[in-house]
Amino acid sequence: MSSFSPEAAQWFGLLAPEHQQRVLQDVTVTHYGNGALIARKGETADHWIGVMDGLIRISVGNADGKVASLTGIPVGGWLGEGSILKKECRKYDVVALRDSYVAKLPSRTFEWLLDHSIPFNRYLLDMLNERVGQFIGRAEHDRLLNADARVARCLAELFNPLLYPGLKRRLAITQEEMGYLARVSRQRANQALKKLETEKLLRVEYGAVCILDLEGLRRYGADATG
Amino acid sequence: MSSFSPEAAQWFGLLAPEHQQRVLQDVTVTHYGNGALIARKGETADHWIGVMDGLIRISVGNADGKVASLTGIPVGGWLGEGSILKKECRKYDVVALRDSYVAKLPSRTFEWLLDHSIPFNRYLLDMLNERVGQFIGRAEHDRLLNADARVARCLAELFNPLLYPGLKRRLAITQEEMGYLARVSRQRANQALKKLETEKLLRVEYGAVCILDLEGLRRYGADATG
DNA sequence: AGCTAACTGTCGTCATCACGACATTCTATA
DNA sequence: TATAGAATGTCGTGATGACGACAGTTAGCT
Repeated sequence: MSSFSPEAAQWFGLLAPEHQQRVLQDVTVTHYGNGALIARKGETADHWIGVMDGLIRISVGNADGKVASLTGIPVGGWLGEGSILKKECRKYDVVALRDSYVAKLPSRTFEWLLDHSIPFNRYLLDMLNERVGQFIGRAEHDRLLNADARVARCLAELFNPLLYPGLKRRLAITQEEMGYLARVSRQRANQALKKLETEKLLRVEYGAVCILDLEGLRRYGADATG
Repeated sequence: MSSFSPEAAQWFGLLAPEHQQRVLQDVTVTHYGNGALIARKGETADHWIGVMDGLIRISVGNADGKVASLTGIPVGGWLGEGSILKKECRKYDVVALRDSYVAKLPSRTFEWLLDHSIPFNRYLLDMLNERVGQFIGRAEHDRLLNADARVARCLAELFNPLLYPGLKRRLAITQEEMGYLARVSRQRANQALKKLETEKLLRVEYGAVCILDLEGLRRYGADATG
């Protein structure tokens, strides 16, 4: 996946041939090592960013050195349109959680597509709508669910088929990162993962989790599952 | 405000005259008393909903009877497009937090506007983008900030000038509702409001808060404000 | 003015989880 | 296969806030 792959860019298939051609001309793919900064808070937003391979996170730190991961983005996910649409600086850091290949589409091309391609507009509208749903859902989890359930839902989110089509069942992610994503400490994330494992919803591996029952994770905590 | 008022529907001014006319024909305004259910989770989404006067909330309960407010929507706010776009049932309850006048635009008209008005498309794209930003911000607060700061930011959110233009400085809302919105107990919300009052960011009134320093609330907790 | 329902202020108790510490296990690489 | 670095498992302690309870306050209604 060291070059642009249309499978990891669902929208590409919707474009007219001449629009596709311009994208192919303008897009670049860069490799980032584990922990590398892909975009930094405060920079000007000059690219739309897509994950060709690997896993990245959107995060932010506060003055105390505390870090919050806002969401993880696996293969097939695209991000950063918010800052481009608003013509403002990046509001969050984008970090590679492991070796990743990242596509970058210049914002000029992005805006050109907006102005010329109706399917692209519609795709973006649906994507944003899906994302609103995702983050509303997250606010819901954060308020109603305990730590175990938050970890479960958080994992389920990463497998959103609309935002990230065709993701594999096995996800390489450390328990510490899971903690950042689910708003729990690493130690608590560890407990939660083990509990979910005993319930046969997933399998814990070294540096990874293997999803066994996605629907079960998605529903976790909806009834009185303790 | 017992009839449709364009001031509480920013998008209306962007439409072409013939599009405006259809909206005026199809829109209806209904009064809801304090605590009344405007839309229920699970119903089919047949209207786009706008707040002409009052304050409503989007919320959801879980099996334990716990309630989470996901966001409050003041005058000028429009909501419910998510379910219409996805053609799915409502995922949340919509409740009046006090006497409110609510406009309803049939989803057929909404879709007709989507298909015929480019300015309407662009408005919706920007609105969704703004909402994504709002909820990402909320996830950020939920993770990084303590209870005092969450209450502060939550109030600031309600005064988002893009989503809810022209809102007054005084907001009628109980401390219990503030608690639901900011993910704290009523008691803790009470503490937080009093703390913010001593810092001259707002004034606490009976059944209401009066914003004195919006920018201060927005920044609250960014530095080591304890 | 008096009454009622709603809202606010405050206390004590209890549950949850964060966080530091440290041993253990695993993987990659020389 | 020896070793270093990373990730995981599991303590104990302490901070935070939820929650019930109840008294005090306020607005609206008659």
